[in-house]
Order: sequence, then C-alpha cells, then structure tokens
Amino acid sequence: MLSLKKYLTEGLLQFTILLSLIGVRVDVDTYLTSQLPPLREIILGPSSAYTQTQFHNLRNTLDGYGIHPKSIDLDNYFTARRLLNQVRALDRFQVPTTEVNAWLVHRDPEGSVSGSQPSSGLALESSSGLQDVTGPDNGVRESETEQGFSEDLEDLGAVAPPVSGDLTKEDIDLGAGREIFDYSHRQKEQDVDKELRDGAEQEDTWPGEGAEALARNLLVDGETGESFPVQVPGGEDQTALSLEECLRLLEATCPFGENAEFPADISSITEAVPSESEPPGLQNNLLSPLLTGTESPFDLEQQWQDLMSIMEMQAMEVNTSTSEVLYNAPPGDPLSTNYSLAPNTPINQNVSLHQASLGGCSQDFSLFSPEVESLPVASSSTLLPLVPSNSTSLNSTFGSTNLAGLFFPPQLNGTANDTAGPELPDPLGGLLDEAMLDEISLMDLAIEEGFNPVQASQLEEEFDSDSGLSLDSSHSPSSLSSSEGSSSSSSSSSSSSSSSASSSASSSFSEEGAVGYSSDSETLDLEEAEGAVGYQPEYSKFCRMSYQDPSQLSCLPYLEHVGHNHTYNMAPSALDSADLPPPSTLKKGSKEKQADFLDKQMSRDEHRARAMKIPFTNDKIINLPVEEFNELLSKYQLSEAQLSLIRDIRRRGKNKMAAQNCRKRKLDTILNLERDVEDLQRDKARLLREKVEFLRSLRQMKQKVQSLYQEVFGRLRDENGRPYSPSQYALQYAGDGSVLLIPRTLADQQARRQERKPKDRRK
DNA sequence: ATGGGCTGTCATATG
DNA sequence: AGCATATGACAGCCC
Repeated sequence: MLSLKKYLTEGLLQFTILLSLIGVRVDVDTYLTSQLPPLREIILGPSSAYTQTQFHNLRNTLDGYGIHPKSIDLDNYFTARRLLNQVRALDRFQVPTTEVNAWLVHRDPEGSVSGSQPSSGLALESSSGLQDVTGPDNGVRESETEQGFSEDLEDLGAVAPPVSGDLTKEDIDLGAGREIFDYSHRQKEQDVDKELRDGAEQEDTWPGEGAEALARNLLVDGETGESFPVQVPGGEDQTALSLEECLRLLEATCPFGENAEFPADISSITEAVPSESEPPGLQNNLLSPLLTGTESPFDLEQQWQDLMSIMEMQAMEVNTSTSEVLYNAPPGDPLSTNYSLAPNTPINQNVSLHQASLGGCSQDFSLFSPEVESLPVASSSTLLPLVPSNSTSLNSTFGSTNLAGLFFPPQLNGTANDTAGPELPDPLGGLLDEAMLDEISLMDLAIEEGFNPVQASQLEEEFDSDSGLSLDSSHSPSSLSSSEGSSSSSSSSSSSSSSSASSSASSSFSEEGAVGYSSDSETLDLEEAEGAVGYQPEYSKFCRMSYQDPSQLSCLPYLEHVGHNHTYNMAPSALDSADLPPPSTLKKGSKEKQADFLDKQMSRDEHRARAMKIPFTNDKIINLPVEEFNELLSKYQLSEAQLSLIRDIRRRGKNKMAAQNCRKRKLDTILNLERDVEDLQRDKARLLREKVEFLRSLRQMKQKVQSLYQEVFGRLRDENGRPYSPSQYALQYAGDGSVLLIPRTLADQQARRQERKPKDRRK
C-alpha cells in the first residue's frame, strides 16, 4: 500500500506528464523497465539530468526554456500537449502515411511512366502501379479502423474514475491526528504558534516566561494530517495498449521472418544490368546506405520496423500483383503474355551471355535518372550526404553473385518445372523482401541491445512531429531545419517561446526581491545583524521561487550560492536582511505601520525566537557554520527551551532552503527532460524521414532491377531461337561484372551457399 | 466556496 | 554519532 501510495503522488504525476509527452506508456512496469536513456536514468539512477550539478544549468542555460514550469502557460501547455498527443495518436498508423501519401501520389505516375516505356516491355508495371495505389489505401483504412478502436478505449480510460484514488484515501486516512505521533514535542510549538497567531492580532501578549508558560498552555491543535487522494490520470495506459495491439496486428499481417538473409550481390547487378532503356545516371552505390545504414545502432529501430512493416505491406501487395501478372499468366500463351513487348529482333540467336558484359548499367541505378527524378524525392540532398561512397558494403550486404538466388523466390526455385517454362519469377519481389528482412533483422539486433519495442511503438506516435504539434525545436542548435517538418514545428515553437517570454516578463524578480522580509535584525537585533553572515533564506519568499529568465536569476548574486555546492549559506553578508530595507514600508512613513508590517512579515520561527527572547538573529542561527553556531550558543546563558527552539529554528531554516533547492532541482530536471524529449523527437523525425527516403530509393531500384532483369532475360534466346525458361535458367553476375546464364539448379546451390555465409558471420 | 499552486515543515534517507 | 543535505509527504495559505 505504501509503495502504491508512493507512486500515486506528485512524482508520478510529473513523470506521467513527461512520459506522456513522448508517448511512453505510463504503467509502472514499463516505467521501470524503460530503456529510453533519459527516462531510464531518472527512474533507475542518477543521470546527467538528475545530478546536482545540473541544477546550475538553471542559470547557465541562456537559450532559455520554452515555457517555464511555473509560468501560467505551462499548465495549459502540458495539458494541451497531452491532449494533442492523444489526438495525434488517432493517426498513429498514418504516421508513415503522411510520407506514404506523397509517395503514392507519385507512385501512380511512376507506374504509368514505366508502363509506357517501349523497351521495358513489362505489362506488370502498370498493374503494379494500380496495386500500389489501392493496396496502401487498404492498409491505411485498416489501421484507421484500429486506431479508432483504440481511441474508444482511450476515451473510456479517460472517463473512468481512477481506482487508485480510493486506495490512496484508505491508505492515508488513518483517522488520527498527526500530533499523536509526536505529541510531546510538537505540541509545544503548536501552542506557541497558536499563541503567536492569536497574539499577533491582539498585540504581542506573549508573557515571556519561556518553557513554563509553554507547559501550562498545552492545547491540542487541530492538525489532523488528513490527506486527499491523488488522482492519477487514466487513459494513457489504455491508449498505449490499444496502440500496441494495433501494432501487433499490423506486424502480424507482414509475413517477414527475422532471420531472412539476403542472398545475392546487388552491387553486381548495378554493374551488370544493361542500360538500354535508361539514360545515364550515377550512384551505383546507392544501395549501400540502405543496407549499411541499418547496421548502425539506431535507437528507433523498432519504430522503423513498424514503419517498415507498413511500407512493406504496400510493397508486398505490389510484388504480389507483379508476381501474379508475371508468373500466373494463362498457360495457353505464355510467351506472348510475358514477352509480348520484347523486341522482335532478338539480340542474338546464339547469344552466349558468358562474358557478356553489361557494363555501364550501374549508372542506371540512379535515383536521379529522369524517370526517378520525376518523382518528388523530397530531400535527396539529405540522402546524398549519408551515402557512403563505397560499393563494397553492397557486396557484403547482399553477399552473393547469384542473381537467380537474388531474384527468384524460394518457392519458385524449389518447384521449378519444365512445363511452367514461361513463368518468370518475380526477380525483385525477392530482392526487396530479402533486403527488408535483412534490415529488419538488423533492427532486431539493435532492439535486443536495449530498445523497448513498446517504447518504440509509442514513440512512433510522435513521428508526425511535422504536424506542428511537436515540441519547440527552435532552441536546439542541432535542429535540422532542412526538412519540411522543422518549418512547421518552428511555428509552434514561436508561439511557445513567446508565451514564455510574456510569462517571464509578467513578474519582476528584482522588484519583489527588493522588499525586505526578515525583520528581526532590524527591529530587535540590529547590532546582531551587522555581524550576521550568510544567505538570507527568507528572501526567497519574495522571489516566490520564480524561475523566470535564467539570465535574471544570474543577476541575483546570492542565488549564485544556491546550488549544490552547498555554499549558499556562505553568501555575502551584504545580502543580509538588514541591507534589504523594504522600500514600500519606508515610504509609508509611520513607524507603527512599519513595525506592523514587519511583524506580519516575520516567520513563525522569528516570532518564536522573539517570544523566547533569543538574543541573536534567525539568520545567524540558520546560516552559521556549526563551530561558530556552537560558539555563539556558548556565549549566552540560554534555557533549555531556548536552546531547543534555536536548534529547531536552525533545522527548519536549513530544511526550508533545502526544500527550495530541491524544488528548483526538480523543476530543472523536468526542464532537462523536456529538452531531451525535444531532441529525441527531432532525431526521431529526422531518422524517420531518412528512412522513408531510403525505402523510397530501395523501392525504385527494386523496380528498376526487376524490369531490367526481365528485359535481359526475356531477350535471351537459345540455339533454337527460343527464350530460356526462367524456371530452368537464371542470370548470375560474376564478381568482375560479367553476367552468366546458368542453370537454376546450379544457381540455387550457389544461393544456398551464399545464404549460409552471412549467418555464420553473424554468429 | 473551492481547487490548485506555493511554501514551510516534518520525517526519513543518504552522504 | 552528529551534522548537513535531499526529498517525499503533508498542511496551511493565498489566489
């Protein structure tokens, strides 16, 4: 019960807010197993954001906070953010759709372009284009439906009364006053407080008899210790659950294994495939970033996998349709069906592709060939710098020179029969799928290294930070403003930063701080105040813990000492309360009013000290080092009650400062967390954009290789002038760029051999 | 009147 | 052990 109660309090609420910002589920298990670095650090151990030294960032960071936690706007800000996150969760699976929609728009013309190419001669292109348009739509609709379901769940969760509330109430409400537990000690002070409170209005009537008077006036105060249950916002969890469910459903529809290997060497393809139908291009190494990039330990791999699954669903539909057109043609007229668009004049009736050099084709695998350039590859400029200029990575990734193994689906390879001669397997269905599988399995590795799939899937909710709902991105110098997402998010950031500016301008730190507070030293012990050393703790009462502009904070010298070097109690004595005369009271004139004012401004401990005739200031009591403090006590003949009070004053005063520091630190931690979240969101958005571009490139290349393979293979003729059966023969690329026509059985063997290699290497 | 935020205080843990 | 500090929890005050 106690631990539950613990979780249901302020800390959890704050973390809930923060977690909800990045879409991380808020149930405790996930909470504790969280692997996301900032959150994990906060929960499981000290972090850079949670260490005390970070507290100084409160004043050191001049880039400012988007919205200050105590600004009036902050509440609305967080609330709005949470709500917006929930709203954003509605199109969780449309995350890539934002990208994919654009992709689809251009997918259609691409299909038509390909289909209209006279030499490509592949009827599948147009049909694949059709499929491509309809397929993803289905996928999107499906995910929308599921998302709607999850939204319903979420709504239910949000409306449902928090169960924990009753628990907490039962747990806390013990039906006993707090004084029961420390009656003897606290009652005295409570009585004193009561007396003082009463006396403050009926003038100071404290008899001044010290402990005896205390003992005579024992009264039980009404301090009951009643508490109120803390309500934990519900709904987040259910949202996460439903989203997770959706993700699982979505993944279940994508029949990809994790251990699939990519058997063939695609770099050979880029070198070998002829370029008849394509104008010269460049970047035969374009594939390498697609594949080597996945080996880098991205934190968002799981999310990418989600995206990949979505993308792949679409790709699968394309491939399926392609395969159907290609390989399930009516048996009656297979040749005319499959090769009808092949050139009527064969290249060579006795063509021997042994040593047939198909060089120059590498240029055709350019993303930027006219056909491809017609596609709005959103930010090819961002893609290019990421392309390592070595093609060996392609070799290592695809690892095989067997085009047949590369292109032909396993089932076709295995069940090749002579009667199905004209059936031409989908060369690139295998290519892309295997590539995807390879990528996904690499992602899995990264995931195993510590990225929680749940987190990733929930992080995906934030993917559409391009929607303008993202966190303020203008603060970070690392913000990549190259993309379309940054511009929209910067608009939101401008509003948030302006609100923070207004909030910080709304209250003036220095004006309030100028009002004197600790009046003891002036009204009672001016001579003591002269020697008083130390930070004026009560001063913060006028600061009201206002953390506006850090630059303003840095202008307050004594606050430089409020930190975790614990030097604040050695602050300049110049800042003692004696040197901070309240201007407003001075202007008021009459000394009675001034005294009255000062009297009201005195803290309870100051009243107590005054009542007990403590001969020195509370500042001294609180801020003197232990040695000096003890020395001071020894100078005076103090009663036991006075000594007790002095020690309590010291304890309370120090604790008060500690509490203030603690709260500052807590806020600072939250701010740091928020900044971390912003950075992560920016990184995530950037990585996802890059991934979408990579996928787009891969898809385009897949289609190109597919068509080129078909074309080359379709033009081959045996000695009798008949086309080769794709079930019996396959094209294979040699390492030197030559292309060989080999029997499928041999090709399959080589493919299997190549498959084993990467697995062994991985082990 | 009331809820939420702020602050002081206590209890307790930790260094 | 004593002290200082950190922090969760609570109550009271104020807006």
